Amino acid sequence: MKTKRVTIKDIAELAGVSKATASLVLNGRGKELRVAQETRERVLAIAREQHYQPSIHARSLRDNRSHTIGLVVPEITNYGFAVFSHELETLCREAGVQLLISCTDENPGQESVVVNNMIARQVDGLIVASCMHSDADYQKLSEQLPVVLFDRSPSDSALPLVMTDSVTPTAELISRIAPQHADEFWFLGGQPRLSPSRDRLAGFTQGLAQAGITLRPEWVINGNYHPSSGYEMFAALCARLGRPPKALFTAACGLLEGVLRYMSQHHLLDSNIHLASFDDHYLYDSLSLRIDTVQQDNRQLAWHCYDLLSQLIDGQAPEPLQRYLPATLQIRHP
Amino acid sequence: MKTKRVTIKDIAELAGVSKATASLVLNGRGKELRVAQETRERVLAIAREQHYQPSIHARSLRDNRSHTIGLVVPEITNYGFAVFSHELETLCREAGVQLLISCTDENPGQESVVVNNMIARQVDGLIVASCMHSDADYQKLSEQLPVVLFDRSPSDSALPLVMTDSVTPTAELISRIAPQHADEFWFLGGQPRLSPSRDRLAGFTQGLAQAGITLRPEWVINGNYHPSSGYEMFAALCARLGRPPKALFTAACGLLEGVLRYMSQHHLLDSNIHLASFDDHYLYDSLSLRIDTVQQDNRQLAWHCYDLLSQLIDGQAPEPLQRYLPATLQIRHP
DNA sequence: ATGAAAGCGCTAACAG
DNA sequence: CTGTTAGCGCTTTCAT
Repeated sequence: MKTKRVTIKDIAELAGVSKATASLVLNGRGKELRVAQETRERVLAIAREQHYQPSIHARSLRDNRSHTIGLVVPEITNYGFAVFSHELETLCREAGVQLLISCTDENPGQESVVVNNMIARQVDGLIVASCMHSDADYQKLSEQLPVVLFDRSPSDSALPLVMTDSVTPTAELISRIAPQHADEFWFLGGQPRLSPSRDRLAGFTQGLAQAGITLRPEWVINGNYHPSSGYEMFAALCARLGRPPKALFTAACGLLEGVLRYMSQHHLLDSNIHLASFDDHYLYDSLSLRIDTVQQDNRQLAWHCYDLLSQLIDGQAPEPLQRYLPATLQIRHP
Repeated sequence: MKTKRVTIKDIAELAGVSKATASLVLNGRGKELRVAQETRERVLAIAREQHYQPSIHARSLRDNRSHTIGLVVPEITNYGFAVFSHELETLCREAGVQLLISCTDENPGQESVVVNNMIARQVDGLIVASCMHSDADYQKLSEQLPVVLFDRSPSDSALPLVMTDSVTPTAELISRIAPQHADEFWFLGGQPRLSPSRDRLAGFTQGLAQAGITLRPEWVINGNYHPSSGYEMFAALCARLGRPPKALFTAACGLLEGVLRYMSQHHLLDSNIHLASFDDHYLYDSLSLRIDTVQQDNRQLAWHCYDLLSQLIDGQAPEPLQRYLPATLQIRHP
């Protein structure tokens, strides 16, 4: 099965030159540096007809660089992260870089494991949507290799960062809806110490304030970003109220997934609960209930992460180091 | 930034043994083969305290094996493929194998590119949901390295294969629905030469027959599996009829996505069109229109792909080489 | 303008 | 029981 690999040595011998010369030519350095026109063409022709493919491992070993970067996300089945990953993969491919993707399932322990795996694979850099409470690990890590955080930042971090600006659009969205729901408007969030929870709660509070409503502390419920957590928080809320809530904002797509699962299982889809959420999905246009959302621009997020990381890998100092991107509102209520 | 790597040589020197001995110990081969208990412990202790991490590249270069496998899918943003990828990634991680994921965007040219990339990365094996018309390329490829096809097989292929058995459940689904739609029942498919289109059309035809209905050729419309193709086929159909169709089966999730996009844009979601499809999605439970589906078991698919591929990589002859897994019906109409 | 040689980190064959 | 050596494929001095 294994067909003998054609190496640079083979090419060199066939062309009647040394490995060194062949290497120069094949890396395009032959031109300016030395090597006669004629020799160059001969080598290139032979390489082509022999389907020469440089060994990535030999090269990585020598250069101490893997031309590989790692992406760590909570859940690839989450539509937003899937779009992000797809976009990032395209950018990497165009740059000849291999992307490694791993999921944490919103589990900090698993996050450590997959990050260590990637380190062991000697990735040149890391892009992470972390579910950890603190960025201490990444502070330390970033002394070894470039790390870019996105979507979530554990506490106020000085690390390179790409996020959607959450406060303003959330406030805007909530302030439009809130007037009809002065008596109750619930907030379901993830880990309270992660920045999205904080920012989105800040936006939520601010939006209520703009509508002249004061947030009541009991409206705010936190869990984690896993759908099962959304499901349970919502179930508990329904149980507590003895009915579904009248208005609800979920701080992320995964939470809303849990809520919708509960609602469909309990035949609540016809109730006139007013749902709003961070993160959009194409199928929301086809739902029986209207959901107003803040839509992130995942392609832009991916682009900035890649831009930041590749500059860092090249030893440059990208500016700015922390980037906040605008979001779009998807208002589906009339 | 780059902190000097600690190599096996360093460990060996610190422990006062040779590289070879250290290597044996660190690979667990020290035990049965030779090396004194005491030496072994010393080496291991030092390795641990130095945070020794073997260089994956050196090892790959030596072994001519990358401990890496490639997954090629049309679209990671497609929910089914996302679930599949996630599951496969978990299996790989547990086995210490790195998974490489690339998307083809339903574009055969891009498929060649990403497959070649993976070959260049010297993956040990490949799992592919191909959008190619023929499996000739993979026939050839599989002389070089193990290849497992899944979800789709270009023509009748003898290559290792994992698919959901489509004919029976599709027939079952259609035969239940068809009686109410004897006058018209449309079929939207992807590339007609790919097995899913063939099998699902066969199931569709058979289901109609079971309901005593004969398929009219004009009911069958083929494009490709990209959502935009679904969108366009559906738009053309609406234009032709001057109204939405009464009953429609889409052969895959991506096609349905296109149809739903069209319907929501043209405010057709309230029309009483009867939709059925291959592939399920959790949000379908929350849609305003009921969609009956054939649901694939993506986790099982992933497991079998991994099982097949890892056996092939280890030089075994897995049995059977082609596997067809059962599906579940999700009937949402009363 | 070109070649020889060293070395990246690792393991397996062969000698003690 | 342990050490020496060679070689995986590549690039980069340093000579010629």
